[in-house]
Amino acid sequence: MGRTSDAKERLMAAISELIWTGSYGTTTIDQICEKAGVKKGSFYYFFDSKSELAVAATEAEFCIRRVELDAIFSPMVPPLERIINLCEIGCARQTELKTKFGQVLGCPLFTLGSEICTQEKVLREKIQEILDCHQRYIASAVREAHAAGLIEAPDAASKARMVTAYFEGVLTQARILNSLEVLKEIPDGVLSILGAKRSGAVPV
Amino acid sequence: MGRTSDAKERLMAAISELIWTGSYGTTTIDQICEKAGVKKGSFYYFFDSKSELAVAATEAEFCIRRVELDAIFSPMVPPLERIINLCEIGCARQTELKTKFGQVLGCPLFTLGSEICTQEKVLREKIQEILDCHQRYIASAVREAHAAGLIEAPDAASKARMVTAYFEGVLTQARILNSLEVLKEIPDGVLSILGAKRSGAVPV
DNA sequence: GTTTTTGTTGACCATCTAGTAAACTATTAG
DNA sequence: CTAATAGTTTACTAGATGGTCAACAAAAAC
Repeated sequence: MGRTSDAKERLMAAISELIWTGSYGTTTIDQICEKAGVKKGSFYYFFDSKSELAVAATEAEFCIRRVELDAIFSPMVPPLERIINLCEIGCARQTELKTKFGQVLGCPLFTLGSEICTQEKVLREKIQEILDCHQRYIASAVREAHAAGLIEAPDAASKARMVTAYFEGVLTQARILNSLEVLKEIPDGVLSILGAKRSGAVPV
Repeated sequence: MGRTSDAKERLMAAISELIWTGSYGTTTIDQICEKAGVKKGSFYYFFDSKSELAVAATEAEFCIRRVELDAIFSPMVPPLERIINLCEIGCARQTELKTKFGQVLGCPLFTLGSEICTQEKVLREKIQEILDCHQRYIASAVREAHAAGLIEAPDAASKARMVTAYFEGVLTQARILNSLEVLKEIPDGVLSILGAKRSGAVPV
């Protein structure tokens, strides 16, 4: 078996944080290596390029995320609550990030996707795939909410796209403004897109 | 008066296009100069850095944009129509861009802002200022629509933020997916956020 | 027409960056 | 113990990139 190592994982964690707190274009391989405590020779032992590492890191993060999404979108939870919980958890995370980094960082996928989509084909496709997966979670909740008569949404996929666009839009606003303030309106906004009456008592 | 030149303008046009079709981080001063047909010495005669040029270019583009916004948000146009027209014109522009560059490019401010906001303070503030200005246009239309009884929106600024977040979110989705498809739902989405009944006959 | 102002050019430098290669080290299989 | 495997390290190269400077060119002021 030879020697073992977690350098691969450290490199993935390093690039993720550097991209999120900064940008893809300005993070260099040297920076990634320094942050990961890995020498450049080892970098090239594991990966061929920055973009290949970015794809691997994006995929790895989504594996973790998926578990979380399955919990949030558990069929045990009423459908509209699932979506609201997704929002609440997202907002809470942004609050932590602001404390940790002094910056609201928004959605890593959306920010990265928007930056690299004209330049990095493989990474773009990976991000498209993951964003689409998120939308399918939301669409299923919308479909159930519609079936339960909670909302009027015959085209669940369309509603899911709208909710996603809005949610990601607010997260990006928050990143650009570095402000948690705008996030507070998210539940209201989402419910108005869904055409649900804003019950003051959505359990969280 | 000495010699005159439009090199400054060519540099601003060049950086704008390079950033929009690519990204801020990966466009180099050499590229900008080549595209503008300007030698690097001249670049540094006019600007101190890439970020200073980017700020100047962003500001210059907004001056042009402002004229257009004043027309779209003319008090002569019914308030909800103003907002819908803004969307329609934005969508039409994306269609042109897709033809010209083979790519949906989304909103240059939002894309750039999201990329650089943790790294370029001055540029970030310029973008914040311009985005805020856009929101004020929308808020004024929302306020009038509310006053006219067309919608129920006592907090116009909040509704304007929601509409902006949604609109920008969809534009970014379209950029990431390189698809005009998602843009079609914008009027529906905006009207449902505003709580207006989607009249099949919104004049364009 | 000569001086000043404004803009242009090309050559140059230091540094950063991606990428390579060969020697070295640790772990396991036999 | 000794191979083989898996990973690490250091030093290196080539080229890109940001940035400077002094000489040059065009227009306008006098």
